[in-house]
Amino acid sequence: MLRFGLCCLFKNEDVSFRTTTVKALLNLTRDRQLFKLSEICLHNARNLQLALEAAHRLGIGAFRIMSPLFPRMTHPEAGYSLDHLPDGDIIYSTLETCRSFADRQQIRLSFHPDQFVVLSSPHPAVVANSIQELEYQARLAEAVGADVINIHAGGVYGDKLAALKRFGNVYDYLPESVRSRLTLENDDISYTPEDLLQFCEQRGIPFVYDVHHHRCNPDNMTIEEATERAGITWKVTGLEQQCHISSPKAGWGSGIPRPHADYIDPSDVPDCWLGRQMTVDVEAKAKELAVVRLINDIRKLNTN
DNA sequence: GCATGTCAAGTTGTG
DNA sequence: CACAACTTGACATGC
Repeated sequence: MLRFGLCCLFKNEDVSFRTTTVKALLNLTRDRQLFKLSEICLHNARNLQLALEAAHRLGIGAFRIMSPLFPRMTHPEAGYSLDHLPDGDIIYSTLETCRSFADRQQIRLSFHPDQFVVLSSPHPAVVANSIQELEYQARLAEAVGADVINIHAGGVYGDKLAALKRFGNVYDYLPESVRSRLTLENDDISYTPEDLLQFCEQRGIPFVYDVHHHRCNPDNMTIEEATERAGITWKVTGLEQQCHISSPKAGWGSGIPRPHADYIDPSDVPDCWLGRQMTVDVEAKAKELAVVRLINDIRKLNTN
């Protein structure tokens, strides 16, 4: 059975996430910084709980948690830990509530660090910051019971194999909390499924297959082949396979197909996905409305 | 109050 | 060579 997932935000539900900037924080004394951060983190933890409850009510089976749930946590100057925050205890216990709710209702949780996490970078400082960020997300993932932290392979720097080799060297030294959750996804400019599958197979890294990126940035593999081979990389880790879907805003024919549409055209869902046991993250601007509509569209397809 | 520019971080491709 | 796109809204600032 396909399990459809929502990415980070809601359109119509009363769920919101706050953030702040380093600039704003650095104008404050440390005490006031921590007070402000405590308010924001508590708000976000409570809204994560609201998000999971809303997802459950709507029949959504997976949720991607936005990276800055605890904003600026790893920043060199403004960074902090929950232990430093006045409401740290309540924040921890709220995360625990989220964990048990997601576990009980079978809502699968994941993280997707953004483009600044680059393990293949030739610059040691970039890699060091990336590892810090991954460790932060792994702590969060542990607290709420998320089994996936999904990233892209990063830049090419003129030589894909050399870049992947650097990635591999870093990967070997990642803490277990990160490595046990880290997955790799094909992107829409540089790394195709073909580029990544062998690498993932050799290292036992689950491969997140984004079929939209594959259509934007194709290789010699068919969608069926990529889906199957990706599935095997998950099987060896014992985790449920995860894929991504989105539809192009301007259609496949005209202009750039990359920007995401509000909803998913059900015909963009590969036939070979139907009936498979896996999670499909829905990347669509109409957020939960798009997930709910797609679930209904697929149900109709199955009953016809 | 409301509009608008800004926001930690990287890399690529375009103009 | 500089800058927008990626993806995105909420925050901070200034009127």
